[in-house]
This record gives sequence, structure tokens and C-alpha cells, in this order.
Amino acid sequence: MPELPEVEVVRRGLERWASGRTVAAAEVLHPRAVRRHTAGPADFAARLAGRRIGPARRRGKYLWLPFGEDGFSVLAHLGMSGQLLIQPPGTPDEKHLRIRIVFEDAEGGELRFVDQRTFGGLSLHPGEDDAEGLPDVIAHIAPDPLDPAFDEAAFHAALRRRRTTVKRALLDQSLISGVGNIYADEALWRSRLHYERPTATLTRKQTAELVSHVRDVMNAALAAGGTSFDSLYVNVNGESGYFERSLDAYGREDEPCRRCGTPMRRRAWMNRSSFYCPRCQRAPRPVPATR
DNA sequence: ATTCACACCTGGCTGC
DNA sequence: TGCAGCCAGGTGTGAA
Repeated sequence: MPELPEVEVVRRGLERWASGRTVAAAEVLHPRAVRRHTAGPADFAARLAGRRIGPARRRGKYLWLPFGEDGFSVLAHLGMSGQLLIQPPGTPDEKHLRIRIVFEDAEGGELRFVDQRTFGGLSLHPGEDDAEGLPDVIAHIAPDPLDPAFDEAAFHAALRRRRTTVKRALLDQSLISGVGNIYADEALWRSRLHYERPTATLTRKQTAELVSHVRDVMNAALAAGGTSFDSLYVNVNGESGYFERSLDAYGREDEPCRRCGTPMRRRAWMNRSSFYCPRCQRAPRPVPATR
């Protein structure tokens, strides 16, 4: 599933293969792929035509491409299965091709949004006067841990204030962005924290270690995902790529913990799975009843 | 205000 | 062999 490292690989691909080019025409093949564009598919296509694409930006799992002239951006989210591909001229349509963007320099290939499950999509938004140029619809998305703007003290304060558990907090994009189920489990394993640990009990040091592990695992994944990147592909197949072999927690039910050898466990949790080591990541003690 | 459950979607896999 | 049902899970929405 595309989480921050996968999305960043796509961003770099867009920067390399789409930025600076001018859109000739856009074609929406599935209306659901532009459902967040409230003015509809025809408006989406019409307003994209003739625009010159600026530098590719990212916050958390969102990507956007600004059009310098009039302050609009095309915002993208890959959802569960979305791909942004630059395909050479003549490439047959993918089964789940949803949006095609043709450039004036057609020989350089076209940009395609391909998405099996259609959880992802593209939309157009006015740019903000915000210095970051952040589209207003993602103003609620917190900086991600690789962003210099990420504020660890504010994150810790928010954790202490919240009445929630640590994995829920990691997946809450308004507290910290870019983390999904896979990297949440990896960071918790590295931090020896149980997913149901109440955030209000975390010490400053534990928060610092957790953030540090989130950064480390993302950087390691980014390094692995970046290797296959120097092709005409904007890349990314929605999988963790080479990094999948390096996972310590996610998907390792019944396999030995790489630290202590105890069989890893899987628990159904919030309509998904949590993988953890029952020895390294002890369940929190129940909070004693107060009277 | 905060927290939480749920809908959305389809291909691959499991089990009968 | 065929088919029903489950599973993957990020996000927006609306309810509690």
C-alpha cells in the first residue's frame, strides 16, 4: 500500500518526468477517479488543458502539482491501489486506467492514473496564499516526520492530550502524516510499544524514540524504493517494492520475532490487522479504576 | 470538542 | 470445479 515512502518515490518521478511540461488534453475514463473534483469530470478535463505543470509537491500521502500561472493545483491521492505512470506513446491502456493526461510534447509519453480499487483520485483546487501552497482541502493534514516543519514537541503535547491509543494516533493524519498500517506496525515494533498503549502515558523520551523509528523505517524504505526509479516509469506499483523483504513486523504472523524469537502475533483491529511481538511489545496494564 | 464506526471498491485467496 | 464470502485498508462523513 502506498504510504509516505512510496508516495515520495512517485513525487520524484513526477518531478523528473512531468514538471515543466504543458498539458494538451485530459481524459477522465472513470468519474469516481475525480469525485473530489466537485465541478465534475468535464470541468476537470477542460481546466487542465493548456496548463504548464510546476514542481511536484507532497505532504504525507498527498501529492500536488501546481500550475504557476493561476494558482491552481492538481491534487492526487493514490488510495489503496493507485498508480501514476508515465507511459511511452503507443502503450496499450491498462485495465484500470482511470485518467489520461496527454502533453503537448506527446513523444515524451503520457501521464496515466491507474487504480484498481478507485479509493484514490485527482482533483483541482485553488492554490492558497499560504506560503507552502498547500491546497485548502488538505489543510488538516499535519506535516510528516520527514518534513522540516514537523514539530515533535507539538506532536508529543497532542499525544498527551488525546484519549486514544498509540497506533490510532500514528494513523491519524491530522497528528502526523504519511504513516499507514505497515509502517505503523514497523515503528511500534522497533519502539517496543504495544499498539494499544494509551498515548497519554507516553514520556517525552518515548515519543522521541517513536518518531525517530518512524523516520528510520521510512528512510530505509525510501532508499530501497528509490533504486528502480531511473526509468520512464514514474514508478510505484502500490507495493513496498524491495523493502517488503525487510519488514520486521507487518505480515509476519507466527514467524519468529527478529529480536527475541517469540512467534509474532496478528490481531484484528479496526477492520485491519496489527502485527506485533507479544514479548517485546507488552500489552499495557489496564488503567486502575478511580473513585 | 473529541472519538469512533462505517462506507467506499475490486481482485485474489480460502474453504466448503 | 465452482462459487460464496472474506480480506486488504486510507479517508471522509456523520453519529455518539
